[in-house]
This record gives sequence, structure tokens and C-alpha cells, in this order.
Amino acid sequence: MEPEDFDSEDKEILSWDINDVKLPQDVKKIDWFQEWPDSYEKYIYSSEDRSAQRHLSSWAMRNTNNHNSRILKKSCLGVVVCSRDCSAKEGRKIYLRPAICDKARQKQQRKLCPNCDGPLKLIPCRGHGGFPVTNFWRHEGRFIFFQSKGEHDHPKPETKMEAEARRTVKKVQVASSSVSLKLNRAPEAKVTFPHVCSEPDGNSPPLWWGSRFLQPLTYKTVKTKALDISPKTAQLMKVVTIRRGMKTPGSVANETPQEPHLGIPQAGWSYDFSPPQNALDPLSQQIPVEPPSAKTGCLPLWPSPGPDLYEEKVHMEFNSYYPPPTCHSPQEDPFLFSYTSYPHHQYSLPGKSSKWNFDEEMRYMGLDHYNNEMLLNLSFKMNPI
DNA sequence: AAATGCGGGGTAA
DNA sequence: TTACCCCGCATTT
Repeated sequence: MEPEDFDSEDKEILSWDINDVKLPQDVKKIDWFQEWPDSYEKYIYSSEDRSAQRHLSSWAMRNTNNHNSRILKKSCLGVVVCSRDCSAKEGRKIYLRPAICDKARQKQQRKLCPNCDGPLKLIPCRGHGGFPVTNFWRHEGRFIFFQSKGEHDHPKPETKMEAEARRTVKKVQVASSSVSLKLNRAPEAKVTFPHVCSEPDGNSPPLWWGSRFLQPLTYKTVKTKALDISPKTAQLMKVVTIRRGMKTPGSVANETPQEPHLGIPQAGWSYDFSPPQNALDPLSQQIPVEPPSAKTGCLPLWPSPGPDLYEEKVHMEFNSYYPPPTCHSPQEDPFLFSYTSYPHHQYSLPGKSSKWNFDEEMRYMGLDHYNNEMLLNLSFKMNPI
């Protein structure tokens, strides 16, 4: 839309700056939460929007002190890449999410590339006049104003949830190794989620669930309890499960998910095992009158998961179509090869009338209680004794 | 353990 | 003054 298409009132709404003494108050349109804001963008979110409340972004943004308690400022940390610029299968590159915490980031940089064991390298963001891109957040009444300055000059890192899930997988690996040792079995225990990873239906789970979990070995089943899997871990597994191409009643959105866009590395694809845009606390949010729009023409993936996501997801409503994750060879290495610009999908708006609880959803899918078999029986593939 | 937010303090233009 | 950055601390996840 061109500026002249707006009337003066709209112009006023659009012309605000985060530093203005007064911000628009008669906001008629609130925006969908934008997961990947880039360039010089401004959004007005509902103060009920959980993602906005948490000042989330899929870019790795850290708090920056601007000596202004009314406006929260965050600056971009860039992306962590392999210093050898190694490629995984299909030319995929490593784009890790820089740890936000300084200490954790230093620790992270001492680690090795999950793909080739080469050193990792942090590519700083210099998208704002040589400085990192900055994001500003300001709460005013019923709205949360957002403004970004600068254009990211680096690939997108993995999302917060991807990073979190990767860590979780690692934990499971460690736990499984530990159990393995305790059981005095084979040196390397392998975990699998039988109903998730092993189906040859073209809907393999994220890459990093990969090969070492999937080798066709004889296995013994060990109760989750033995692994001491935390509720959060279980939820993450659940998330992956949920996203395996499930359609839900009331879904009016895309019946045919778009194929991943296999473009340049920066515009490749990533695993989107996240909830849809409106899955996060949908009923408590004001529903934006406009569908999300990105300059790419794609829709945002989802409101980045707030910490409550794990709790909320259990109760979330499934009024949308979850595109199946991209198929990947089960032989792939179980680490992150983050591709950005995942084809975003259109999700239908939630409505109270179509509220489903999680169990109902699972029954609909023939997965009572999200498939006890899968979640409660983590199968350890043990090497033969 | 990390993420997040706050605010003191420093530097440079 | 403005706009960065670094750091420690406290709280939350």
C-alpha cells in the first residue's frame, strides 16, 4: 500500500516514533507479532500479546542499557557460524543462535561446530550504521509499541525454540549415555521416538533428531522415568510430534502446505515445529484485524515461544493446520542446520467456538494422550551386548 | 544454566 | 547530549 492510500488519521498512526512523547492512542489496528522484524519497521501490538510482552524476537537480541526505563532497547548479537564454512547435506549451513548471556556466549564460542567440529565464529550484526540492529519496546496503555532500526546483515540464526530444543536433545543424549553407563550396557545409548522418527512417511522430524537416534538396531524400551525427562523436555518432544502434519477440525487454512523454499542459504528452510502464530494464549489476545504480513510476503511462523509456551501448548487450541516438517533423511546428523525463511503458513484465527483441548486434539489424531507410547516409552536403542 | 531486565558507569563524537 | 558498550545484580524460566 502506498502512503497516499492512507487517510490522515492512518498517517498519524503510522508516523509515530518510539521516542515520541505521545504515541497514538486510538489505535484501530494492532499487528500480529512479528518474529523476524527486519529493516526499519514499526508495529503496534496488543498489550495482551504474550510474545510482545516478553519482547521476543527470533533474532538473538540482548538487552542494551539506554538509560531510559520507559523504552526497552535491545541490540542484535548476530549469528554463530562454522569458521570453516562447512556444509551439511544439501549445502545447508550452520547458523546457531548466539547465547544471550555474555558468559554463556563465551562458553558457546569455545564449543565446536556440530557438523564438522571446526571452531565456531560469531558474526556480529552491523546492520545499523555499522552497529547492531536495535529493537525498541515501549508499553503504553493497551498497546506495546515496537520499532526496529537497521537491517540485519547476516543470516538468521536458529530460533529460540530451536536452540532450546537442540539443548534439550543434547540433554537427552547425555541422560541416555548416563543411563547406558549405569546399566552397564553398550557405550553409546541411542534414543528414538518410535512413532515420530521412524515412520517412512516423508515427515521426518527435525534434522537434529537425526541419525544416531534412528539406526535400525534392536532396542530395548526404557521408561521415561529412568531418563528423568523433565516435563519441559517431554513438552518439547510433544511439540515435535504435534507438528507432524496434523490437520485439525475447523481448519480452513492451507490444506496443502507449501514446499520449503530451497533457496540461498540465508533463505533456506528451517524446521518449524513451533505452534502457529496464534497458538500462544490465543484467547487472551486481541486478534489483529490484519493477517500478518512480512515484506517477503510470508507469514510469521508463530509467536516465539514464551517461557510459558510449554505449559500453554498443552492447552492450546488447534484450529490450524500444522504443516508437516520437511522431510529429511533419517541418516542426517542430529544437529542444527538452521535455514531461515521457512515457508510461512497461513493459519486460521482461533475462535472460542472451536476450542479444543489437547486431549481432544490427540484423540482426533488417534493419539490418546499424545501417544503415550511415544512420549512415555523413550526407546533406547542399545547396541547388542 | 540461560534468558531477561535494570541500572551504574564508561567512552567517543 | 547522544549513542554506544560493559558489567554486576536480581528475577524468571
